[in-house]
Amino acid sequence: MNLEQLRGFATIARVGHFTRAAEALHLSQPSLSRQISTLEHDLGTTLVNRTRGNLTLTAAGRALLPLATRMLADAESIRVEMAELAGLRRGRVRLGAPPTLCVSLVAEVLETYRATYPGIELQISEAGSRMLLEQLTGGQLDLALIVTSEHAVTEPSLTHTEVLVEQLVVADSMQHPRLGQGPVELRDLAMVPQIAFSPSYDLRAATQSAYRTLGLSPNVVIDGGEMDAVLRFVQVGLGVAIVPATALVGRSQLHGRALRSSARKDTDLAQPNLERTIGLAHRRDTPPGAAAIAMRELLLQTAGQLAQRHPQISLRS
Amino acid sequence: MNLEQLRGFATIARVGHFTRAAEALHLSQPSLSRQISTLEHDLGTTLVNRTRGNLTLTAAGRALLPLATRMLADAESIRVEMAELAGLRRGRVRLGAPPTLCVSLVAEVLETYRATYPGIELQISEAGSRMLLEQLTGGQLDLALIVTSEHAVTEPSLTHTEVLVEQLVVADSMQHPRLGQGPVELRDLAMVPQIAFSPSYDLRAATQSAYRTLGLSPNVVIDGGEMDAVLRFVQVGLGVAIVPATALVGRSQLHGRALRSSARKDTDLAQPNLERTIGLAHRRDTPPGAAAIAMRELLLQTAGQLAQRHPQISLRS
DNA sequence: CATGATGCATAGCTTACTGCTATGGAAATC
DNA sequence: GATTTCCATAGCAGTAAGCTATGCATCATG
Repeated sequence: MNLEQLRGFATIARVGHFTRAAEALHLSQPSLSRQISTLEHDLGTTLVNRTRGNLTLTAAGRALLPLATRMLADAESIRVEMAELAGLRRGRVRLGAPPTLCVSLVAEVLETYRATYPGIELQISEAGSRMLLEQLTGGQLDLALIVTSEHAVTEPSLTHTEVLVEQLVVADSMQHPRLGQGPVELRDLAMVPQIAFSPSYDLRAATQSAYRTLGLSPNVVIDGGEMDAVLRFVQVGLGVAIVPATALVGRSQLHGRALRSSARKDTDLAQPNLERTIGLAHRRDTPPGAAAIAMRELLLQTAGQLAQRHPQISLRS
Repeated sequence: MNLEQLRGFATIARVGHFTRAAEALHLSQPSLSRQISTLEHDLGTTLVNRTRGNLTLTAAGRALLPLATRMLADAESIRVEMAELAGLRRGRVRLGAPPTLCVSLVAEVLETYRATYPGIELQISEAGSRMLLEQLTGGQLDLALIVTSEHAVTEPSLTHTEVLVEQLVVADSMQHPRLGQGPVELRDLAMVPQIAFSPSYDLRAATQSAYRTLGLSPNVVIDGGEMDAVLRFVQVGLGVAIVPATALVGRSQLHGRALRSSARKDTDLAQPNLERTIGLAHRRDTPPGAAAIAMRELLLQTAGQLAQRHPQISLRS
């Protein structure tokens, strides 16, 4: 018997559905299924009547539920009390991130962080990497996610750790695809209608330089959009866009097709860089507070989960 | 955070000592040490002040203790309530076992079983395998551990599963050793003074037949003893005795030296059998009650642990 | 003052557990 | 009767948690 199993049981009892409960727990259905059957075997009783349509608890299950609920509540109390004693009851974290990361990694992290440390004030600064580094140096930020492959951290008062490497991919619509199966070559992509980002994006510079390296100029049909608008345009089939892999996480209506610079590996031409490295920067001198340390830990952990789930994202640590 | 870690913490808080607490939990000291440091890292606070001599809890530790204790109590309640609903609140198990196993496997199993299901009445029948099989057939036992390598289960109303295979070893005193290092050959052992068991033991027949196979007759100096007496005689140096490996579990003052029948492997002579197989028998017709099933599970589990810890004992499943 | 004993931490390894994907089978729905 | 929905099972991979061996600090002792 362990807390995860009890949490699984309590969730099933609440939603009356294995599959839904698994979703609520961010777990696959078979994992939850086995969690429960392991628990049942361990306790020597069945807990849930699996009748199709509506699950019900057995007598043992009904007896277990209040105890399980209380234990989970106690576990939560422990977390809260310990966090208070560790100085995480109140405080502030100021996190900077480029727009491309705000829609995926940062959104997920903030959701969890808010739930875990509800007393901590959160401030987000969405800007380009150069701007973020300036804000960090000026003390307006505690932590900043930056594109280190574009903007090396040269400022001596700052330091950073690399968090993940993500491929650049071509976002294409599921309903109105512009591309076929398999990886796309940059040279073939140039002719396909493209949606380009606003020049303030690091990503735009990276994309342009990739094309320039191969002596190509893309067929841009819409220019200057922000992330959400661009992805929306792609979705309705106006064209495709080159985006980092994390920007497509959780967008089931878009497909991220792998990007290849050239089919011929024996060419002597310089190959454009089709991936980017994300780092987490902070000041070297000022020791980060407990709230910032917790944020950093959570960012690294969540990045690890992303990398595990998506082949186009990998860890760098 | 998990229940094992909380149990570790609570035990340390109780006994004020890592090493002692580890013993109380049947755990190695490093395992407990890491359990606590993992918990501390997870909760983001130190819980224990490691000052030599007397450990004290930090403020966070003092805050954690009552919650941890309550969760552990709840976990225990769950076990008890589920056991009651599964029909293990009251009942009876009648277990038979040969004397050689009662001192080790059975003792350990009964200790755990009694703690887990205090309402179940336990009856132990200590006898030879033949007698046990009769009692099982006659309905005077629910389960019996028997030496299947000596007494095959031929009775059609019975069935059995093999539990473990154990080597026969030579018990020798630590303080007054009769033997040198390394494995002993049966032929060399014959001259060393021996303590022999009472003829009612299956073991005695097995030992005698092993000697007879090689045309040897041992130098028996004391005859007819029961298990505890024989081991005691060995311990004070009166002689050595051939015993199954399980009989020496937990007896740190005795050493079990491996037994070999012949150094020459090319001999054509039949080799005596220097191991024995232990099986768990029960009636085929009568379905065992919940109490007996729980006993069976626990026996198999404990046998697995024994096999893991002792190279001369191995599983058979 | 050195020397050994004691007690917790660390390192390296192996096993077990828990997550996943792919797939099976039964019941409900069209 | 085909399809869909929903839970169970199988097989695999990565993490976690156990162990032994060893390190390091502190305290007692010759």
